[in-house]
Amino acid sequence: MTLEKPMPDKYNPHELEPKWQKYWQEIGLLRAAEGSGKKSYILVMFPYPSGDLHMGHLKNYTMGDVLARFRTQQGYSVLHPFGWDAFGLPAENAALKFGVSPADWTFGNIQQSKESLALMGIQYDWSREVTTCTPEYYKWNQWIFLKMYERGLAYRKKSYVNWDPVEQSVLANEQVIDGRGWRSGALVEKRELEQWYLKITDYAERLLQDLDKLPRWPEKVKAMQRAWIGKSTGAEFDFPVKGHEAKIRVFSTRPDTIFGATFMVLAPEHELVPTITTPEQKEAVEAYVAAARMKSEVERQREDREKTGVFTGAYAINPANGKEIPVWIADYVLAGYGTGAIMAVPGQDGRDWEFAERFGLEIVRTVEPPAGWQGQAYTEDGPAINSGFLDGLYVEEAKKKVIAWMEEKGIGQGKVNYRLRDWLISRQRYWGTPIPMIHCEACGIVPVPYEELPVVLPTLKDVEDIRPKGKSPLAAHPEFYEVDCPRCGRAARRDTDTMDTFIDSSWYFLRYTDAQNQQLPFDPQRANFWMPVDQYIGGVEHAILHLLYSRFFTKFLHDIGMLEAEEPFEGLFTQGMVQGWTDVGPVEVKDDQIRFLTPERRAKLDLPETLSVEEAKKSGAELRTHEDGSLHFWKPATMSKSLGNGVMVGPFVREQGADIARITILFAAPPENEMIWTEEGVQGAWRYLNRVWRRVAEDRAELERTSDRFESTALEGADKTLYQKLHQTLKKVGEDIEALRFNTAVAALMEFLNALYDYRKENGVSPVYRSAIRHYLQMLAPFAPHIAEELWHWFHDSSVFEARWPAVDEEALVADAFELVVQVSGKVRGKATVPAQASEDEIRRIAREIPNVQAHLEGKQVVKEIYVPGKLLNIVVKG
RNA sequence: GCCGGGAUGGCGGAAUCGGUAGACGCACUCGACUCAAAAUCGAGCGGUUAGCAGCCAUGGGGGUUCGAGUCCCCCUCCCGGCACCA
Repeated sequence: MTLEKPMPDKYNPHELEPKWQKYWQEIGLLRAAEGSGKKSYILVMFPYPSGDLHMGHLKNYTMGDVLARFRTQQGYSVLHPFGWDAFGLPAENAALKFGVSPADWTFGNIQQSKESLALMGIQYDWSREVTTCTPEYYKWNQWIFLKMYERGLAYRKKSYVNWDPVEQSVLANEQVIDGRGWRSGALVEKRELEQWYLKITDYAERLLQDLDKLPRWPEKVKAMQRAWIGKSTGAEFDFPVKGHEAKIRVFSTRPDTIFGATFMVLAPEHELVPTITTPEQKEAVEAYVAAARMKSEVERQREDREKTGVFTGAYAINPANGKEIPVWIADYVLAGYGTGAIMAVPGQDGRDWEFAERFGLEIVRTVEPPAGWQGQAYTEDGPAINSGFLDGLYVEEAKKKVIAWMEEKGIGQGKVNYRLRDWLISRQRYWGTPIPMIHCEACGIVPVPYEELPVVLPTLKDVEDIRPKGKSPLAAHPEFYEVDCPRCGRAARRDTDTMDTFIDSSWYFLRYTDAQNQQLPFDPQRANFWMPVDQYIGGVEHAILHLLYSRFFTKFLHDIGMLEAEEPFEGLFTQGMVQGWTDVGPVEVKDDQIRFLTPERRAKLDLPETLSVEEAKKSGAELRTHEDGSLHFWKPATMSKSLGNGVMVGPFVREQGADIARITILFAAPPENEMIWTEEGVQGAWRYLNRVWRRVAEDRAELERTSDRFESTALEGADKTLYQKLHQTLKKVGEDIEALRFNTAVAALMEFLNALYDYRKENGVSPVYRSAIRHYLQMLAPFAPHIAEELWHWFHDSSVFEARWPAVDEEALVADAFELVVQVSGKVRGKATVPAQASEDEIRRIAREIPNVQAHLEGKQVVKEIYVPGKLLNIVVKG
């Protein structure tokens, strides 16, 4: 198709697309302006600037662009901004690899990415572009950090932290997945370090509660956040240790089972371990503690983890019944959660049961299991037994009573615990925001005064200077860290760590509302106009990290009076990935078994070394013969640079066209599903847009001559049908876009195009037809803006996006006839077209005239009839 | 194990206030146009049937209902997340 000569009036995307892209720049389409009317803030997750983009990157941006254009047509003030999450490791790694500075590398990539976006016709308000690695942006990271410090929400703490040996830096809990660094994949080690934390735990309850105020968030994401926050309600109370002053404090969600606490378990790191361990047990305990410390997170979380532990020799007193119970240490109790110590109730807890069995400890049931209970620990509800004053009470009642008893006796109280930990934000890396703090020997920690912000990240001349060495690279640069103490004036030292780059993305959506502000991160008034974000679109991989941190920052900024909104994102949409056909490598087939000849891609895609032809087929894979005669294994896989299966934006748009790419993406599958980019899908999009083009181009002259004025109530026949279908489509497309059902919106457009062809075949160009074409272009515009703008300009002088989205004529939707479905005993036996105003009696008569219905009524007795007006008649028979 | 989401033609998917299952597209088949091909246009396209009628059909089993892809119960499988959090 690319070989054809361009003819006048032939759909030629390469010619018309650049023209309209330039035009939109000129007219300032999607330049955001605060107004007085309704607003719409459409946001896509900003990317790490990685250079050339492929269709996988472009899916969200295309979706956001459709929405932003649609809202513009509807007359909203629209904010559709873009920016770059530009700090972080890839820039450092690239610098080390190619010897360019991280800044040059980053800005080079930004330039390339921008070109891809422009080629797709995606319109942003570039005057609000945000790049997080610029001092103009990260100055405000430092400002917010100081505000948090003032409120006691930023603090320094020495603790065992997650150390990523590849990144040579610490990580936050959220960035450790299955015991590995989220980016490097390296096994995380534990190191005791003093670091900066943000007190997100102060917001745990609000972060949890307010999830209920987000109906337009996916249930999946809310569930993940709830689990991460991990609220549990119970009690915290003390067990005295025999022969010691010290008491062991425990947290339990089941204080009602206290009578069944037959032993206690401390985490190996628990501070009382050295104190209470008896001389006889000292050696064993110390060996166990040392071993536990050596174990990596992954080893401790192994699936088949068998319970291990050591007796300390000490005994505690169960405050409920005065029994002496042994105190053990074991690594199934975590130091970082609750108090790092538990009362073990094997009768009601599976883990404690397992431990008790293994070490021969006593088991006492305190909740009566149902009759015939064969299991081990019983964790469900039931009446209390062996529990003194709690006997007979069910779990909830028993909890209340025992907590009251504890409070009265002064040994404990009700308590809520969260799994969420404070956010560790120090990083020992170069390419990030310097932490605006000064360490003074005399004054201690002194914040950099606001007027001295930003603390500028120095440009390091030698690439070797930025190589991670286990300490911040900035610590090797006295010209950076040597500073006078702002308080006492004596020589002091700057903090040389940088901030976690997730700080940058925790508030960037606020900077867009006022990107040029020199006095503040943003002007509250402007932010209040735009916030909250009406529709946020991005990948589900940020369900916890970025989305939780952003909610935290928003709440904090609300609390200090910067913002009315308490939640940043009103609507959240997590889009599915784009897959491309991928050559996994050469294979040989023997006895129906496929064996891979090269391991790299097979391993990357998690495929087994051999699989049967049938299994391969089932999984959607194909075997293709290459030119050299070898057999290769192909399957769809998420587009990525490393697999080389990405369809690159630049070449595709230059060869085929942006609108074709957009329709391909939007129509192929529901946006939340993964989609497979195929040549056939592209063909379909091309065919569709050509059909649109021809429908308008073939009648161009006549359409130009025809007025589209007509009296809608006076229409008849084909005109009336077309008019009705138009308004049905308008309604459907509008609703579908708002619900982000782009695939069905495009389907409705295709359907209506078929109707336009049908009409035109039988009828001439009429006012109704002309009006339908005009509205068709308006509906097409958000999806395929270039072709729509081109065809629109054949009949109009201004942009299609300046024309208001047409109102649905509700009266036109009311048909004057409908197709009656006639069922006999619930099965469809016939259909008839009947006038809308037909009475029920008439309907019954008409239904009985249908021969096939008669046949099915023959010799049967009518029991009852159900009539659904405008739809169906069901005649129920007996015999 | 727990939590969230799914299972509909050869394929992507429509249809969920219970009311014609398979919109729209892809692939495929036949026909028209053409010297020919591409493009385009027309017809067909769940199974069974020569075709109609009929019957079967939305992962499986049961139920509610005049009527179930849609609601309820049980089960299987798939995807995603969490996983010794007391």
